[in-house]
Amino acid sequence: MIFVVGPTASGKTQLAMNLVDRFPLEIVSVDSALVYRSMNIGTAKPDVETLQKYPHHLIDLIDPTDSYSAARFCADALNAIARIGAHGKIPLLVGGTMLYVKALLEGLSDLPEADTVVRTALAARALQEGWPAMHAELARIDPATAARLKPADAQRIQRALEVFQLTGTRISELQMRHAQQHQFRFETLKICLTAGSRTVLHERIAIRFDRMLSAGLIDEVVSLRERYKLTSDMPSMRCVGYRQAWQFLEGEIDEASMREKGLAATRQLAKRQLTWLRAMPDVQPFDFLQHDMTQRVMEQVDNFLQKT
RNA sequence: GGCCCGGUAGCUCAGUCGGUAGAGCAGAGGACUGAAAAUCCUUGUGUCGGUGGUUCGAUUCCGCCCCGGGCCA
Repeated sequence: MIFVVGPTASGKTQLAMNLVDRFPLEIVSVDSALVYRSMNIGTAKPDVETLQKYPHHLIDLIDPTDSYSAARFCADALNAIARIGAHGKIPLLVGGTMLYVKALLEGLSDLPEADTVVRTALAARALQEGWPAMHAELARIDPATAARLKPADAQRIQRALEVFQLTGTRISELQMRHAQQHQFRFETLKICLTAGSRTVLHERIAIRFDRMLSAGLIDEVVSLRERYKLTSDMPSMRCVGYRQAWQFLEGEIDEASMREKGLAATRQLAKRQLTWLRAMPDVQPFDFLQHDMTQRVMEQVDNFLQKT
């Protein structure tokens, strides 16, 4: 199995299509935003014709009112991998959601899935008492987890309390139990597209974002709001670009500020992705600026396929 | 040409009744287990436009000059 990872706007999709042209591969998307139906422009989803020619697994899985998760991704991805293998092809996992890559490679602990009722109750209490108070409560239940979380890290404090309520066991204990159990049994080649210079990547991000705006990102959000019962705190509407378009439509920011904030958010995203990539073991880095990059990747892939 | 208002961090601007300065945004570094395009943490020395004067001391007051904007000729 082959991975193509890299920050946003590094050209992963293009490279993946080049590889599919030449090798018996099938694409599996590793992207937390492409799973949403009807969110096409802001997620830089390939168009219909492209998807017909280069079928992608794990795209358009849920409505923007729903939420996905790393665990669901693992299950879906393993499923897709099995199906691809069944008809004699090799999976090509392409994307920038590094938590999903990590979860697939290293596995997740055996934790309960998100529970809306529990989460709503915890959020309501937090609104009253504040997250530092919730953090203090976590410190009484699970000192180890509380120690590694900041009192303002709402999302993680909520999750830790949720897991304890659902199972009666500390999340730190559950995580420890299953830490070493997972073993990913596939031979993998990990190709990482990197930007030699951050400035160049930032320029590409700006070009791509402006292209999204002129392609009608705002209109897309308008029609999403008409078609679905969306709120600004849903994961889909917190996606880069969609969040800023939402704020613009609410009149909270003007058009110039929307562009600026959208660009900044995309750059921050790329930066976080690069942090993950630096920490990932056994990756083959390729600078997307090098002219013979595609050729060199092809050689690597060819080599890898010969061996396995 | 005359008058007025500006020139302070990459950007937008505070501020110093004279003791060499700080916010927001941007940028950088980091954490990360069912929301991850999420959530959170850390990080601000810059000829305070230039130059002369007053002063123990000027980014701050005064003169002149440069640059931008406006009004009047």
